[in-house]
Amino acid sequence: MKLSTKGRYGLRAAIDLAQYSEREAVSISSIALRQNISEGYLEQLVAKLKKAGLVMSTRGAQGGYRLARPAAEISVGDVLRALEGNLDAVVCSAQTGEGCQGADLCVTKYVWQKINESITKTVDEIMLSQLVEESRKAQKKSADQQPDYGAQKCLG
Amino acid sequence: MKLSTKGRYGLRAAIDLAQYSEREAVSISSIALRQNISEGYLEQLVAKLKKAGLVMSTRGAQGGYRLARPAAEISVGDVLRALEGNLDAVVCSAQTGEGCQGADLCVTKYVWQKINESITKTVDEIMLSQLVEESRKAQKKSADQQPDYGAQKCLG
DNA sequence: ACGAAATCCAAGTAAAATGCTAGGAAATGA
DNA sequence: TCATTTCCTAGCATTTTACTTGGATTTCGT
Repeated sequence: MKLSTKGRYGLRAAIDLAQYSEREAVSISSIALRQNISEGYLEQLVAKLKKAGLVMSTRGAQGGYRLARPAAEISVGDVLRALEGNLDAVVCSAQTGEGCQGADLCVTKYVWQKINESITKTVDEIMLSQLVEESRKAQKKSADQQPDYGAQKCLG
Repeated sequence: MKLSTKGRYGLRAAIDLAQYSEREAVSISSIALRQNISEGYLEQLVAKLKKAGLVMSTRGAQGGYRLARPAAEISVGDVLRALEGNLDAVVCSAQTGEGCQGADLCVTKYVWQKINESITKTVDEIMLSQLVEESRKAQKKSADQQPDYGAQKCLG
């Protein structure tokens, strides 16, 4: 019941892109540096975002990635689904159509549906633009106070 | 981001107990039979429920398990947490207290909190008694119609 | 035209988690 | 006493995770 690093790193990468790719393409290496994620691994994550149509790429020198849509039109749900696949905590066979014809008798199905719905609703409501905004605020606030050199990078 | 069989089987076992353990102790083997789960594995799951104080046991012949509280006072969240541990999809190091002092700068934390809250709220609202009730209704309805011999057991 | 900077692509791999199985000790009711 | 049951621990095969490695290809700048 845990979100893997795919989802966690990938969302950070997406937010990073939302923040820095408006003017120019952003390279994997620069994201990796800022976010403190292995380049090779990050490459695979961003590839998933591209495959899902959330980012576009330019090859060659000075190339890199940019969001394919405005950050206000990409939800956290879009990103997490691109990275982790279906977000449903339980995929009941009744939902896939095959088997489980005693679906009427299956009580837990009700529970899984509720859980799935609540997760979906939550992640689809939060847009990347909101998170960028939050991040800007936080950075400003942090800069106003004295800098804390010992601060550890957050891997959330 | 998937619930493991621990949670899925375990919840079915808990519902089974809620349904059948009111009058007498219910053995692992009878639950396993009804729910079509391996006995050995189920034993470990029910042990977790016991450790969490949700069920009580009687050893020896004619022994077995019973719910430790009325089904109306045990939530799906209680059961799933007993089985899967913390249900939080992401445990941010900021929440554990150690490291991550740049928590203000950590935007994703906001997202994980929202997700965790929505899951928690959902599972804590559903009580075992509700599910037993649903199950009774469904069984009655199913019995009224013609029986479908080919029906597969639902593993949800 | 060359070379550095990039994306793109496919495999391999160590470590951890999952989903069990196996075997037996201890308790208890008939 | 003996069948039935919980209790406890260890092992183990498979799958998933979280990377790493090595290269091919594209493109910009000089």
